[in-house]
Amino acid sequence: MKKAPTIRDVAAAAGVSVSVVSRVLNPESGPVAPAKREQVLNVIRELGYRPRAAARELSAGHALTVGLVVTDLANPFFAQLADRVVWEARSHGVQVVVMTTQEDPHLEAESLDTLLDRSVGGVIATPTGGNVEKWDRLRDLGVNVVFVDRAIAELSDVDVVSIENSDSARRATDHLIALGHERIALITGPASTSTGRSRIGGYRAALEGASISLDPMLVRHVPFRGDGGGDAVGSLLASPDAPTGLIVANTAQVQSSVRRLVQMGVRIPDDLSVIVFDDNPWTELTSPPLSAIRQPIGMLALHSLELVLGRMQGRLPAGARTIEVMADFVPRSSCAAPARSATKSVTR
Amino acid sequence: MKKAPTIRDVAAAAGVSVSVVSRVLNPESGPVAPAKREQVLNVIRELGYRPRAAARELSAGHALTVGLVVTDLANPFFAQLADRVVWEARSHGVQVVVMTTQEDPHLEAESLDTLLDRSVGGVIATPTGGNVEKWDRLRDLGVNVVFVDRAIAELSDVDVVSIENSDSARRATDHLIALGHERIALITGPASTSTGRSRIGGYRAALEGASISLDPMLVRHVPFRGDGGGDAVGSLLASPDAPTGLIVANTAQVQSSVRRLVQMGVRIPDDLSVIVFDDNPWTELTSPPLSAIRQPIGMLALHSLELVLGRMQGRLPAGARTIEVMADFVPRSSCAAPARSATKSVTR
DNA sequence: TTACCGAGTGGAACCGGTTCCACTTTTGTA
DNA sequence: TACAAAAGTGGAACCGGTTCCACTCGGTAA
Repeated sequence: MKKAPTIRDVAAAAGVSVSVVSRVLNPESGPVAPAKREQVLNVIRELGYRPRAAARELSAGHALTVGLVVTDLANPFFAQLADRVVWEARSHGVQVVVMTTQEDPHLEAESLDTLLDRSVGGVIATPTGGNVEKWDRLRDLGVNVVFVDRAIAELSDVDVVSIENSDSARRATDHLIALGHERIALITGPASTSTGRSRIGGYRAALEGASISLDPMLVRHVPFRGDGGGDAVGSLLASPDAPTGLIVANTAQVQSSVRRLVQMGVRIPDDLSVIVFDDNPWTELTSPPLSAIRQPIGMLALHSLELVLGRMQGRLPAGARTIEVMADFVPRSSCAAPARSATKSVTR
Repeated sequence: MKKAPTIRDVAAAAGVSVSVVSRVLNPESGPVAPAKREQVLNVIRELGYRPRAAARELSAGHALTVGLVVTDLANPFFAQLADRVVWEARSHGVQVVVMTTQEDPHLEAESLDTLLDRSVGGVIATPTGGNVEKWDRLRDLGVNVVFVDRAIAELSDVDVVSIENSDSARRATDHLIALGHERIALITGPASTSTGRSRIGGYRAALEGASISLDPMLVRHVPFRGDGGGDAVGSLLASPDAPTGLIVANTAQVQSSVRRLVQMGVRIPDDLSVIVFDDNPWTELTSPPLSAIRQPIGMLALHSLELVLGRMQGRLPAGARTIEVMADFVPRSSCAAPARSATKSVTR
């Protein structure tokens, strides 16, 4: 086990000073005679020299690294987001340190501390909603923060990248209304989250547009973790006045909800029309394939990274930026006109 | 934007030297009088001091970081692996830098260089199969390498963690044989990969055990990337002598293969019994639910990290270790006895 | 009483880069 | 030809930790 060459090794071998080598490495930092540059580059090649990141970071005060803080990578949405962020970051020569929170503010706080230790230049995060002061402190110490997917109301001066939540929920709801549904259930995230609020807003707007009154019983706020989606499905369908349409707008709960529907033997779309938020590879492999709101994950990743890197390089004007990208509605065969059920006729 | 306190700030505030503060931070490195220790700890708390990782790394020569190099995070297998590795690493105070290769040796080489720059203490990787010299160089520079899921034949002295590939394939094949299948197709990875070879070995062993001769036309080696799985399915079923059973043992190609089956309207298990490698959350949501070999991803992650950290801390004896964990076979309703088809009767 | 040992402490070098600054050599222009 | 400006170079400080070493104390054994 030998040890890697350092800048001084290169300087010695090339017969120049370390300053010259450093300038060859960072061309903007000063002039180097073409001949010497060539000479140094040759030695670098021969020795297989590569600058140590730690040394550079120590000197620069911050690292060419961004932290990615998400709930967990088992959720395909975050997995794909991470995939794109990592991929996109690479092309900018930036590394990504991934941390997961499991939606637990304490774990989130720990993650932020760790990222701070690492002097990351920026953080892309799906915040749990807590740790307001911690986020502030982070920003105060010069770490550029971008929230993706969700926002925090108390932190209005943070960049945010998300889909048009309200609009997406509205389109999904409209689709079911157009098919003739009037009792449309919504499973969404906690009301404390921005996505939960926005999506319910779009749902409400669609109902109002069709003069359908909103039945609070049909709206379920379900935490991101756990099996709340399945339970909500169970309780919604157990009602004597069960819905004929269902929108699962809590990405993390789609699996749990669909699993319960399958277990209960619910016939889709005969018994229930279903639309889920977030189009996964498997949503079209279920039977029937599920109609879905497809989040343009690549776009979310791209914009988030663009923002973080832009801030890190100081080439963005001050002031928080909010980017909302359009999500596609992908109609599949899980939606149909409601059956004229016994329940339905009772209400007539 | 203020700047974070340094060890000298702490020393000054506590009225001691930096050496003392450092010894408080790293208790094993020397004695500190209890009174002063308390005093220093108080100041640390007050100032919110946290040691900069870069400085520590520079001095130590290596980082408390491991690299995780996988194909991509869009594949649920790797996503879950990453999830567990990140989670497990956190509890050891280790950060994970994730890099993806897209199965491209060039990208892999780039990733390894980058990880080298970062002075990572270890790397957990699913190697593409190339870059043999590069892996050697990495190890030569003191980076601890553990291969997960796959091995590289030329690098026999590297730790490897995987499932019992041969045994798993054998059990899947046995299951179909027991149901009465004789024409069993196998879609697996390239023959150049260890998983491809081992799994075909198990398949062959099962057939031999049942005195069924192996028809080379039924074995398809498909690259990890692209839509080869779907194409293989198409060509297998187009044959006049089509199989009645199918094992998709190339994790990356399961989605593509299943999608094609659905598109072709193949009735499972009536027309074809199917077993897939790798149990995803969605394999039981398709209809019918798919029988699967369930890789104990948590175990893979745990052992990989255990090995890497063990090596980093020098508490493991020399000599490469190979850990093979048992995979579960999860029978679901995608397998049944073969129908007595026209094709079948011809062969009798 | 002296010599010795270990605990406790601070100074300073070091890790490997970057950058400022002083200095020498060109080059361009009057 | 003279002289200022620009190009090119190397020395040394610095980033923020760790660690080696010399040194000062007590306490204990000879």
